Amino acid sequence: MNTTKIVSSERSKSEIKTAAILKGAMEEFLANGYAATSMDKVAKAAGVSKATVYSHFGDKESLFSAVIQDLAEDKFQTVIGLEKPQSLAEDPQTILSGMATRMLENAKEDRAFQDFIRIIIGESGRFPELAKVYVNNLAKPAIETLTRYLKSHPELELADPEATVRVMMGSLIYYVMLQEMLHGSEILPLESDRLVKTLTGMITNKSKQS
Amino acid sequence: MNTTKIVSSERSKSEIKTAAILKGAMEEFLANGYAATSMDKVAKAAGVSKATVYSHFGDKESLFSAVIQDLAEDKFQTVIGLEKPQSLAEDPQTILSGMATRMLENAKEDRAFQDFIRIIIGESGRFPELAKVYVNNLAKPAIETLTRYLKSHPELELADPEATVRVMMGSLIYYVMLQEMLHGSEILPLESDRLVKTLTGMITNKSKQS
DNA sequence: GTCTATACATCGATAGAC
DNA sequence: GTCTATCGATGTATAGAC
Repeated sequence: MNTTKIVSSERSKSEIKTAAILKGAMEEFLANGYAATSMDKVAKAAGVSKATVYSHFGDKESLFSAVIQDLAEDKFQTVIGLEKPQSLAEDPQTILSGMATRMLENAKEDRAFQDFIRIIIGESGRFPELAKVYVNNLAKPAIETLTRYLKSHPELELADPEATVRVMMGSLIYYVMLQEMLHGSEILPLESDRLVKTLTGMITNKSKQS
Repeated sequence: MNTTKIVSSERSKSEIKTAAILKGAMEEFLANGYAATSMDKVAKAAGVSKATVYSHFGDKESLFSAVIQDLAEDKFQTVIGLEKPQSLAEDPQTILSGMATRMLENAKEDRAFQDFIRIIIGESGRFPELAKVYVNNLAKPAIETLTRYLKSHPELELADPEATVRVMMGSLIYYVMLQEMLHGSEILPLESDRLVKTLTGMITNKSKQS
């Protein structure tokens, strides 16, 4: 009897292997970068043979590209979720401060996110099209969402909301890069609260109050 | 007669080769990253044999470390020079605006600087000590110099000059990363003048004027 | 000191059995 | 579809002649 097709919630053995290869490749590429990751390591991490990796993804560059695409989709969900104002009743200063704090805490604890950024920048010279995947699928939506929020609050009287968003995103991302990714927290310690307070103060023009 | 020692301004053949190896290795590491650069490529770029490279620097990691140290010293000169106020007579708004503009233009045209930042971030996972070379020799002096300048102008009434400097540096560096290194200028164009004007306005609290 | 030649491991990718 | 076995190229590093 069981010659009928499997139900859609099940996965064929091939689909399971594809997912395992993607997962193993993701671990290895994030840990070692592109050039230092061998297809043998990927095969071992995925629990399949090297020939199976090649039959599913063709060559190393295609596999790397698939991994980056996958990661960009995952991280898009995270970043956009972080930008949703938690309460509609509060003033912009509180909303922005909460958003910035959530972004910093998330980026600090999410090592895979740091590794993702590291590899996007590190390989952006040899894989410019993958850098654009990051720009299109992560940076652009994040910037546009935040810009829309700032524009919806004309009481902030911002002369250039687009540029203001760049200041905010740049401050937050470089802070994470310097303190966490480049191990600067021991050399140049700075409480994240001070950055958030200063930044939101500069945007809402309350920086000169204590 | 000519058995006396060479004058100090001359270089022995060995010193010349050392410099050539460093130069060739710099080109290759900046262009390809650590793992994708082979010692054969370095030897060819330097115009020496592979054995000579090994006799001068021991192994690949030591050579890479020497290259990064060298680059950090070079770039230190550049960055500190950019932070010197051009005129002492002008107001902070003009001074800061000029500094930011000079930094952006220099970073935009200096491809070796972009490659240096790319490799520092890209390899910061596997070479944390080289990331600290960047933090100690470039980021820290730049931040401290700028902080000293802001503190010397109490009329700016900044509640937290250290944090303000992080906002400024983060805005500028992430702008260069996104627009130039990650090829975002086609996808998310933004005139650098708008960033500089918005940023300096936020610092001097003049952001709401046209 | 610097070279050519080479040892030995590992790389990306594939052929062929099942 | 997935495996084992293997190809040729290339990797780091070194030995030995000059």
